[in-house]
Amino acid sequence: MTRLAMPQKTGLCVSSTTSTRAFPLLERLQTYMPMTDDEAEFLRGLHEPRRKLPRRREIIVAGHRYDTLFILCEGFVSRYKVLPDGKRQVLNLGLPGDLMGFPSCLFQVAVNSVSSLTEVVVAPISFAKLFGMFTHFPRLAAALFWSSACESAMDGEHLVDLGRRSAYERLAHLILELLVRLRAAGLAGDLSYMLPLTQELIADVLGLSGPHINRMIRCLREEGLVTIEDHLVVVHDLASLSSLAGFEEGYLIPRPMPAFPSDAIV
Amino acid sequence: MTRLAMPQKTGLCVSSTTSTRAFPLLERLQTYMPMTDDEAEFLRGLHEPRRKLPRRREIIVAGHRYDTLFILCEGFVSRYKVLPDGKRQVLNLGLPGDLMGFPSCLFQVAVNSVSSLTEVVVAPISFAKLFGMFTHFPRLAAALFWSSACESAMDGEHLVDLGRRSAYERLAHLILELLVRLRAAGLAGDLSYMLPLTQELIADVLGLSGPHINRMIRCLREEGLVTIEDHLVVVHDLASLSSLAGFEEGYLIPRPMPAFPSDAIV
DNA sequence: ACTCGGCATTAACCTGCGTCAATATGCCAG
DNA sequence: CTGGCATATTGACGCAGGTTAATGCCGAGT
Repeated sequence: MTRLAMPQKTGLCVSSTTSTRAFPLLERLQTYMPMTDDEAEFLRGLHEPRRKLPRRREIIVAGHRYDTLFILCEGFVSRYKVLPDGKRQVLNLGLPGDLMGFPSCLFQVAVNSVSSLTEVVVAPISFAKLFGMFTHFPRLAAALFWSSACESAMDGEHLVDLGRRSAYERLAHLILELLVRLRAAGLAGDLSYMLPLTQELIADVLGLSGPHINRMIRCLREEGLVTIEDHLVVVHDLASLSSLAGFEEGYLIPRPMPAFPSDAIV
Repeated sequence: MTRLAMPQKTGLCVSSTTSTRAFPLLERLQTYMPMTDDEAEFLRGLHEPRRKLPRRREIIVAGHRYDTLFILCEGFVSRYKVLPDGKRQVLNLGLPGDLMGFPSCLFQVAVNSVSSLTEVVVAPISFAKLFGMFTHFPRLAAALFWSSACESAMDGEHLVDLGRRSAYERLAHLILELLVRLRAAGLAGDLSYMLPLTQELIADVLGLSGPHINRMIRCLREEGLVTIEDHLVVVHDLASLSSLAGFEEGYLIPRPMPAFPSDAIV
């Protein structure tokens, strides 16, 4: 059984993971509302300076104090919490364009940890800059608010996963959510993407054990729904997978922001 | 076994559920930052007009469209999602002072439902008003942002509950979280509070089954940690309960907002 | 007084998933 | 080339918690 990277198996379009969008937060917020030149310029400025960090580095450590958030410009991260007995729960996966450190850093001491899953590029944003944005670019602040609705909605679906879906359904749901999110980030083909997660980590996302994830992956393969090989996820039967998972992508796409009032409405 | 309301069993201070704080959102945000008169006045204005709704009324129905959020002035609500097979997962419990409709209503069509658990008083806030706030009261917008960090952190703990804690631990953790939140809302005594939830609903919060919640409640009683009778929750051994649950209340209290820059910091 | 419907409680039984352990595989450091 | 480490894979076994159903209590409606 070949173990090669298997680039174009069936003509699948697998975008490179290093697809470098220079200003991912700008692109993200532009999907919610049109943006003036000033606003765009400000957002571009937030992406500097950038820091490159290696794989598996702790970026935010629960229990420490931070005065910045981070834009994740490139790469994947996970936000998680570790319990006293060593069990770990991943709260969400951060993809390029995501703002990290929310809500972890807004407490006396970070309540969650964040680690890089791949090599990443991040751009820190001080709280001072963040509040400057509320003062000088209220529409951007509102867009950020809007964007965070999307993250909360993802947390909500995640809760439904852990609380009420079977292991099989959870895995299917995760695969589909990542397909949609990565496509939006330009990091997935129509039905496939690179997923730099170990099975152990997937288990920690889904509140399951490593061995059981392995069983479920095999199951998906035997049913002809999905194959995962060398971190390449390929969806073979989107319809069946979606109905099995109870997946509806509405929660990933907030409605466009309403027109912004420039005058007082009090 | 008496079934009376049992008001002052052991001199416990059980605040009445109808403790009427006139402007709960104002009080909430004031805990994050000092407020000018203008700001306070604006926030008070958001609490009008108010609507009273009976127990068990659907306030937001998933799949419908809404153009407002709501301040929950009095009473309890639950935000939840129902799966096609009828299973239900409660995403969070709304207490007086909470802003509801976030994130549910920011999508084309509400992604979650919200129902009243008691008689409630709510004050709708149109998106127009909300955006007016971003324009005219940026500090309030920032405070709202700050406050939503707290909600996200609660979702995070909830995820840890469902993913990595046993049924017993989950129940203990929920009881403690509610104790702290209700105390902050002036609705709990030192070690007790009224909790108008059926066991079935607690099960749906914790991703468990009704009968199993019942077993765990009995277990807590037999261990002398907590009694729940006629919706009155009494914590008898706070220390043991906390350590059992792995409860740390840090995630419920965001740090005070940093000083707000009145000048450009770009 | 009688019934009905909601809720708490409990028991009997079953299963999905965790735990533990063994084996395999590729990768990196020396 | 070699040993060590991380990860994937699989099996055996047990248990936490789900499911179903029966019982009982209470409050509301008639």
